[in-house]
Amino acid sequence: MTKLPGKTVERLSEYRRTLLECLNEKRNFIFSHDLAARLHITAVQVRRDLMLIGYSSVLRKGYDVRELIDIIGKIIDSEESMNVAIIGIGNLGRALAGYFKGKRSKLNLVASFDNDPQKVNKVISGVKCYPYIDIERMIKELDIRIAILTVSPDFAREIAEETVRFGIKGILNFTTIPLNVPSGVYLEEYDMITSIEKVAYFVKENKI
Amino acid sequence: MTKLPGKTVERLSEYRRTLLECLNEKRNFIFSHDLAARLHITAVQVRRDLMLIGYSSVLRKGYDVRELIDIIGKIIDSEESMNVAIIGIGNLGRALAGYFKGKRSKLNLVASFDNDPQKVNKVISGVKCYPYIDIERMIKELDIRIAILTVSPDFAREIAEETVRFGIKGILNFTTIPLNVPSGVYLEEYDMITSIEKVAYFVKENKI
DNA sequence: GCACCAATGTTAATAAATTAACACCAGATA
DNA sequence: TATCTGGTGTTAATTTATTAACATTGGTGC
Repeated sequence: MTKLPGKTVERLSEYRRTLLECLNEKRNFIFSHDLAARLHITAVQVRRDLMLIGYSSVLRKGYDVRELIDIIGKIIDSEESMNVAIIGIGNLGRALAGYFKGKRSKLNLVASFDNDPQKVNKVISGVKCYPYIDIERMIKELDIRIAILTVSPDFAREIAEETVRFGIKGILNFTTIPLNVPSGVYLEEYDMITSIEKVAYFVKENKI
Repeated sequence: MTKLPGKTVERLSEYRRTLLECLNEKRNFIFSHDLAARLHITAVQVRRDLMLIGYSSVLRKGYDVRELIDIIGKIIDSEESMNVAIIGIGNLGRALAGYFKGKRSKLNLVASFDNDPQKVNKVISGVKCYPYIDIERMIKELDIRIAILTVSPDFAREIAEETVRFGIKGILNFTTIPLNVPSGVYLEEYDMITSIEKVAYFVKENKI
């Protein structure tokens, strides 16, 4: 399978979660336009994405929810599970840790890192917190592949660079500092302030 | 000024913050390629965005940092400041509240809402927390325009609908529940789980 | 002064993402 | 059975976003 566009991958993740909700509601089949409506996109978009992953339903009575969940998993999940660490376990870090709790998923949160003596060596939000000095050792010992970066901006660049040196293959950067990573490492950045300012801009413009 | 593309607005927000850093470093002028490099985009992108907002520097010695900060403010900020509330003041809510602290900005965080008795009527992360029952009253009393939604998924839809009914003009939705808003209300959604799964996907693909 | 350089603003080209159009088919209906 | 309906998969068209190309211009060094 050739690499999918990022946007499609994002939507696949959303499809899957919507489909899981369907299962909860005992819906076993769903039409493309239903799925689309729940996510506020178009049915064509859904069908096109499914085309890209080579899925097609045999029936004309909508997609088999269970089957589709399975297929999406085969596409976006890795074979064996992948280990994740949260670096900087402040409010944002804990919020993110919460998302992992009780999720049967191919993504395991296996460690957090922080230098706050209140936190070090304690279990926080279900995961043990190590000091930064242990980053190298723990990345290797626990085979951590993905780092979620929620440290204060002052350390962001330095720590990101370290994690990469010690073998991290993907970074999800929530700090306000744009990072630089070597090729072979995947970087995704999200900046909350930008989102807020964007909302403010469009609110202003709508009003005018 | 005709409405700018969302992507450009996002970048303008990032430009401004980068420029503010420049001021800290006592840099008073900056070339398009320097600004671009800091954000890991191309110089053309920067120049094109500035073209869209109708800015052009007189000098050939880079942009005047202060002036550009000003211009961007004129474009993306509203004339008078705009009031914001955080709905659901858990870990994520508190993280977001932190971003407002000590920021001189046209965006004022003026309230938070939550039903947890531990939180109600207390000041949390610098802002007073009201119970959900007060949403209507406080939106009107404090002229709140933007809601940042960080409640548990179970209430998301219901509360969002309420805020809109009571006059909110923009929602930044961090819950996993996709929302529906009437036209005239601007909605921006961000889903952290999707981001994590996206990173995992590309890490997996890079390895293969 | 003038040839050159480096950076800009803008138009044109390319690439990416979304949407429209449509042929096809299983099942329902008469 | 023949016809219609509603949903699908796919190609083509459109829109949006990014990148390339280039003419222009203030400053610099001779």
